[in-house]
Amino acid sequence: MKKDKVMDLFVGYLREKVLQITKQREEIFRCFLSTDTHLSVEELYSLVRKKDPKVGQTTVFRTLKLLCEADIAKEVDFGGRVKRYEVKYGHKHHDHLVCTKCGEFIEAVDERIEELQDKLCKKFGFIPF
Amino acid sequence: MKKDKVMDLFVGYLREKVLQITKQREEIFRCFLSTDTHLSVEELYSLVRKKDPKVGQTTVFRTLKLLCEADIAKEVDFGGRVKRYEVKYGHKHHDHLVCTKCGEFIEAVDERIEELQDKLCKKFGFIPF
DNA sequence: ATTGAATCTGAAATTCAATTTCAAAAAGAG
DNA sequence: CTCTTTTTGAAATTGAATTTCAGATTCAAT
Repeated sequence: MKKDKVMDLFVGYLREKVLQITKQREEIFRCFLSTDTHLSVEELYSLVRKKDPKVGQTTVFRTLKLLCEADIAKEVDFGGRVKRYEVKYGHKHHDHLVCTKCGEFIEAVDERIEELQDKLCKKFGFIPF
Repeated sequence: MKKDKVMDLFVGYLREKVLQITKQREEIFRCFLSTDTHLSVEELYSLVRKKDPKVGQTTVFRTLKLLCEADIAKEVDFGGRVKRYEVKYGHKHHDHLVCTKCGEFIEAVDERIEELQDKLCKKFGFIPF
């Protein structure tokens, strides 16, 4: 199953950075991967709390940061003030269409757009993210 | 000169909404249009203060909102926490390439991407912004 | 197992931009 | 001029992001 691979990636990252694999980090990792929505810290915190009410919001915040560094999560910025995070590992790069009124959004993968975006980035010395 | 047209647009918008054309609003409008950068409220406030130190930040904030409503300004969201505003009137829709490390960015207009974005939006019932 | 050092955690504090509040000032109507 | 409405801006509030710090936990070496 794919989840194990991602877990390996996370474990690998932690080892590389000489960080510990704690039960909090594991739980947060699991909760995060178990959804396919674009969670805010608060929302993920709520999820995690259902599994283990003792975990603090700060730890969720920090773990999410680690997950981003490990390329497992990706920060996505819809118009609002809250940051959201999506699973990056195993997901193609894609765009989001976000309603400026209600925040509703959809994910869209368009090969031709991707290709042009890549070219555009290359042209200006950027790396697509 | 183009600026007059934009001013007309602003004045028209204010009239429509039965709002007054005050010297503060005029000054903020002028300062905003005089730059081609992507200003935050704070930055625009600084500019305005040089012209009239009595203008308050709140008024800048509110006027910027009006300018957005009038389609003269557009909120753009680079990764950071601060909102930025660019001149929308008279500017083609375009994308931004933003460095995730330093925030440096460039504007890029790519006709083919624009076209595909339009199609994508249409396909899902969105209106490009 | 014990100790000592380093890491991790989470409640609370802090930060900082965004937004709201409210009383005073300015503008408009009569 | 007087009354009413709008506008203004200093100050307060909000809310998410981030930092702080003391206590808990883990690790490594005995």
